[in-house]
Formats: sequence, structure tokens, C-alpha cells
Amino acid sequence: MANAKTQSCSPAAAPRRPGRPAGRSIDDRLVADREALLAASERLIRRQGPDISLEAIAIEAGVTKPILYRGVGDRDALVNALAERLALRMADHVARLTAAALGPRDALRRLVGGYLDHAAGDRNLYLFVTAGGASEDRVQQSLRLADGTARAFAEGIATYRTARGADPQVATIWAYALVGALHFVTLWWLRDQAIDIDIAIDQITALLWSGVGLEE
Amino acid sequence: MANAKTQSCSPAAAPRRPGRPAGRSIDDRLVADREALLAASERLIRRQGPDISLEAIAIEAGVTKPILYRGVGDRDALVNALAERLALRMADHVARLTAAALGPRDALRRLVGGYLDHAAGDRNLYLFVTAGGASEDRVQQSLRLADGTARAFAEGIATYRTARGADPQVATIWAYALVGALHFVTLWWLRDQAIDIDIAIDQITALLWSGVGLEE
DNA sequence: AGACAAATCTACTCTGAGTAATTTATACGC
DNA sequence: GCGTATAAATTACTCAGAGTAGATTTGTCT
Repeated sequence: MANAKTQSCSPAAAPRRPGRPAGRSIDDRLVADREALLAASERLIRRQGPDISLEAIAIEAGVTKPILYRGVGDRDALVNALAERLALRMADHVARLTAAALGPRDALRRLVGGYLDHAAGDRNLYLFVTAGGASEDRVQQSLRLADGTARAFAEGIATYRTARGADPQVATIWAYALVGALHFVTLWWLRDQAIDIDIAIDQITALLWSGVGLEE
Repeated sequence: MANAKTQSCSPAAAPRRPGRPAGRSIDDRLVADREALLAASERLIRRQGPDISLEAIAIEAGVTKPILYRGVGDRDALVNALAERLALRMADHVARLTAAALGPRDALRRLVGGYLDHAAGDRNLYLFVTAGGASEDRVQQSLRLADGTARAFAEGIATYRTARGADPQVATIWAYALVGALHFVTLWWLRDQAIDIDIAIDQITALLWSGVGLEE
């Protein structure tokens, strides 16, 4: 640390002096920078957990706080951006799984399992994105990830129901209910791990497929 | 304000001078104080919304911050306490509704409607308790209200299934799934209000009762 | 009466979000 | 080529809120 100050022009992690850097103008690099910033955020969150300051993220990305703010916006915007990315990955993951399903019930089971697996496997990022930050809009804050995944689920539901002559109007609200159920079961399982995950998947699949009703 | 300083012994909102107050020792009043503090918290949250500082709550309660901390603990403890109270009220509300149900499906419908009604009617407190604060434990933070309501729901599910010879082991996990579905639908409805609430209740009841499956 | 303990308020520290002020390099007009 | 305006970075700041230590007053016991 005493040394780092002296060799002020070392190539790697030398703390830049203030002032305009040598090189091209910014416009060419903004989008690439943003990508790098988001990637660094994910890296640090995975390593250190969901309680993370923007300053720490900036350091991880090798930039300073104002650069981070220019690239991704405030904390809320960061959570939104990461939520969108995670939603895409989860939807993709689930879509790949369900594509090989043997039928609609098996597709649902794969969906449930895929969601739980992915969330548990990327636990820190999942928690950052679902329970993250203190937005002004508490509702939006809670639905950040849900909006992305619910959209994907709603499509599947609408297709399924349309193909069988059922009313597809319920698709959106059902999708939110589905995501909510999966989310809370995920959290509950992450915390308690009270039962084997495959059993949990079976039980949730049974609920979502057939409902709680036992008659009629 | 200039006046308030002079008449230091006014009965109402006179800013106390420091020092031990005249009166009994603290032990006799701790529980009553705690009740008053929690009530003041709910009052202020209902009036001002879920983004609230502990200092503001202390002022609303007519005490200072250290007293608030002594009475209810830190911010996390406050959210937990309010979550527990709200869960009790909601469970009570729902229980009263379902007691008059015509059958299990009607009971479910009343449960769904009661949950949505209560949450929407106490919107600010509901948001404070479900999306509140930055706990160290993000999982626990998200499940605070859920733990209370899910316990109540699980009992109902277990009873219902046992009475019909079905396995009651699924009660707990199903209860969390149920609460999650209701929670996300509540948030979605609070934000978008895209459809009439009675239609939403019907659609969610249909999903939870019969599931998404259309065959077999 | 005097010393100690209890209960309270004031005033502080600390952390993190977000922004303003400062510093350095490029670009363009003459 | 030189001087000024502008762009792009860093440093250093403000601000708010959580949580706590220290100052201050009153009750209690010898």
C-alpha cells in the first residue's frame, strides 16, 4: 500500500490520477462498459452475498463510483438491470428443460424444478434481485424479477390453454401467482431445507397441477 | 417553539429535559410501552407510507430514539413485531370469513378475497412488513409475514386433507406456496389494478382449487 | 444529607447513497 | 504551434438514517 502510491504508472491496478484519460471518446464504449459493470456486479454479489455497497461494486469493476452511476444509474436501476438479466437466464433455462418434456404435467414439473435449481444455484444473486435495495416504490421492488419470469410463464399458459379451448385471459394473473408460489417455496427451502428438494418439487408440482381441491 | 422551551412542564408535548423521570420504575411499564410504540409505528406507517425512519416513529410515539430501541429493538425487530401482529389480524380476518363458508371451495374463495382485501385495505403497513427494511438475513426478511400466515393456512390444509384421507404432510410447503401466490397477486393488483378485484379473486381461486392442469 | 443507581435525552459515530468540485487531457480556432 | 473551451475522469463532499456513547437529572438507600 505504501508502495502502490509511488509506482503511479503501473499497468494493472494503478489508481488513475484524475483527469481525462488518453484514448477515444466515450460514446463508442458506453454499452460495453455497462456490460462489464453489470458482470462485475454479479461477480461480487456471487462472491460476497447480497449485502453489497455500490462503492464495493465500483472497486470490483475497477472504476470509481461516478463511472458506475453513469453506466448503470442508481442502486435501483442496478437491481432492475440484474433482475432483467437473471429473468432472461432463468426463462431460458426453464425453456430448455420444458422443451424436452413428455407432456404438460412433465413440463410443469421441469419448470418447477428448473426454477428452484436455478435460484438455489445462484442464491446470492437471486436474493439480491428479489429482496434487494430500498426502492421508493416498494411494490415495484418486490416484483422486479417476477415481471420478467411471469411474462415468460404467461405465454406458456396462454398457449397451453388456447390449444385446449380454455380461456387464455387468466394467463397473466396466473403467471404472477405461479411465480409467487415458486418464489416463496424457494425462500422457504433455502432457509429451512426441511425436506429433500426433489420431494419439494413433486409436492409443488402436484399443487400447481391439480390444486388443493379434493373433490368435484 | 420559542414558547415550548419556557413552559417546560406543560402536560402534552413538552420536550422533556434529560434525566430520570418522576414516577415508577420501568419494569412495570415495559410491556405497555412496547404496545404503545408498536401502535404508534402502525399509525405513522398508515399515514405516511412504508418509507419511514425510526426517528420519525419515535417522535410519533412521543419518545426519543433510545427509548424506541429499548422498547422494540432495532429496525429489523420492529418489522418482525409488526409482521407478527399483521399476520394475526389477517389470519383472524380470514378465519372469520371462512367460518361461514358453504363448503371447501367457498372457504378458499373467502380466504383469497380476505387476504387481498385486508392487504389492499392496509396497503402501507402491508408493504412495510413484506418489503421492509434491510435485514442481514434477506431470506428471513422476505418471509416475515409469510411465516405467520402460512402457519395458519397450513393448519387448515392439514385438517382438510386429514378429514378426507389425504396425506397432510404437504400442508406446510403448500401453505408457503399459497401465501406466495397471494402475495404476488396482491402486489401485482396493487400496482396495475388491471382487472376488477372480484374477477381476480375468482381467477385465483380457480387456479388454487383446480390447478393449471386441464386433463387427467 | 450524601453517594450511588436508574432512567432519560442529547449528541455523537459510522456507513452508504448520490453529487459537486477539482483535475487532467483532447480538440478546435487563430 | 499556442490558447482556450470542452470532455472525462477522480477526489471529496453532503445528506440521511441506523445505532450507541456520554451527559444529565431524579429516585433510593444508608
